[in-house]
Amino acid sequence: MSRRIASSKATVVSQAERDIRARLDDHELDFTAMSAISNIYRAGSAVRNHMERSLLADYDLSWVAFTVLWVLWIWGEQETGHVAAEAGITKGTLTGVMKTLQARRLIKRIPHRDDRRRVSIGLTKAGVRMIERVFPEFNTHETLAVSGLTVAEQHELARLLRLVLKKVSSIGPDEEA
Amino acid sequence: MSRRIASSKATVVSQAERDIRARLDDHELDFTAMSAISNIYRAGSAVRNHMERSLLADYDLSWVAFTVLWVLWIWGEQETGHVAAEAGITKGTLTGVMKTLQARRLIKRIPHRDDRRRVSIGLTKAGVRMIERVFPEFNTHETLAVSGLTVAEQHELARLLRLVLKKVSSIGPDEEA
DNA sequence: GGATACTCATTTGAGTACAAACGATTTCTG
DNA sequence: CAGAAATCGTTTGTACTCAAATGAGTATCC
Repeated sequence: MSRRIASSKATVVSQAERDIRARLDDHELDFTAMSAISNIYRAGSAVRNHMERSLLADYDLSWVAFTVLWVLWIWGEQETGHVAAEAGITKGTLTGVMKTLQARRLIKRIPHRDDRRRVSIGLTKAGVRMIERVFPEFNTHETLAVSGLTVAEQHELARLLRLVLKKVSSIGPDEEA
Repeated sequence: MSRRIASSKATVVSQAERDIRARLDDHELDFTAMSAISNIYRAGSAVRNHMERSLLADYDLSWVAFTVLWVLWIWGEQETGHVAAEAGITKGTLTGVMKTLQARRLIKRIPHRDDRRRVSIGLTKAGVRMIERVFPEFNTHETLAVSGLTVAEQHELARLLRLVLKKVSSIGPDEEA
């Protein structure tokens, strides 16, 4: 499996941010917003990258494959459309991921009782074993990632991110509210 | 252009987080870390998604293409390896993006004076026009995205993210420090 | 009840993304 | 200075990703 974003020298943000400011100072830009947003994206990429390399690669799982297993673990058998939405991918993408996961016998398809258009998916026993082995490790890495923050700061970080998320989602082309 | 991550119903985080906690309560997990980290990733995806749909699509630029133009704008002509690192992608990926951008006459190749292995790239005049038209709009969207936070909170968000970024980078397979 | 409209998942086509292999070039070493 | 090692961008192979088109199935409307 492969999806990856290279970690970069650019992760030494502070100096880079100073360089940027120096270059753009006369452009009337909102540097505070720029700094916050770019760090969200950088941190998000770094986290995904780290998890893929340090953990998921050992189990030959992509980030998305892991996410799908996790969704099915938490919420149980779900229709594909719902799984796609929860995993943050389109239905089309999910079809491909399902093919991979099904080939590895980690998920199974469950045809809908009445409506033959619909398909639900669920974890196989092997799928349950997989996620129950991987997730605690995943969580350990999460703990490590925020270990530079106090618990109060971790709560504050989550709170601020939820605000950004809410605002961005409210602007987007879907979910007009 | 295409790379995209679907925004999802899952952006209504609070209820989802409660559901998760209910399911996993006896697994001895660090929910605070989980909440912080998953929101970083969700917010990062939402931001990228939003920018691609609401802004970059109008100029037929992918996120990565935009990032490359931005890097070249800020730091001027650079060797490909350096651009890839700054943009957070691999050299292989950059080759493909360069092909697209060069076909649109937004960047140009500059062969190295002595070392024929090396190639630098830089913005063409059309490339400069493009980024100077797009970036102020991009920044406006950034401002909007954090408009639910006070300026102090925006600074705090950036600070906390830098701490996470620093920690994650320090663990990674590269940059062992 | 038969055409029409709708709603699902899937397929398609193009672009993005990685690691690993490669070829061209430069640098190091004996 | 010739062969080995290192370094650079590119190519290759596989997987992910989206939007849009497609196909299968269901619901509506007259």
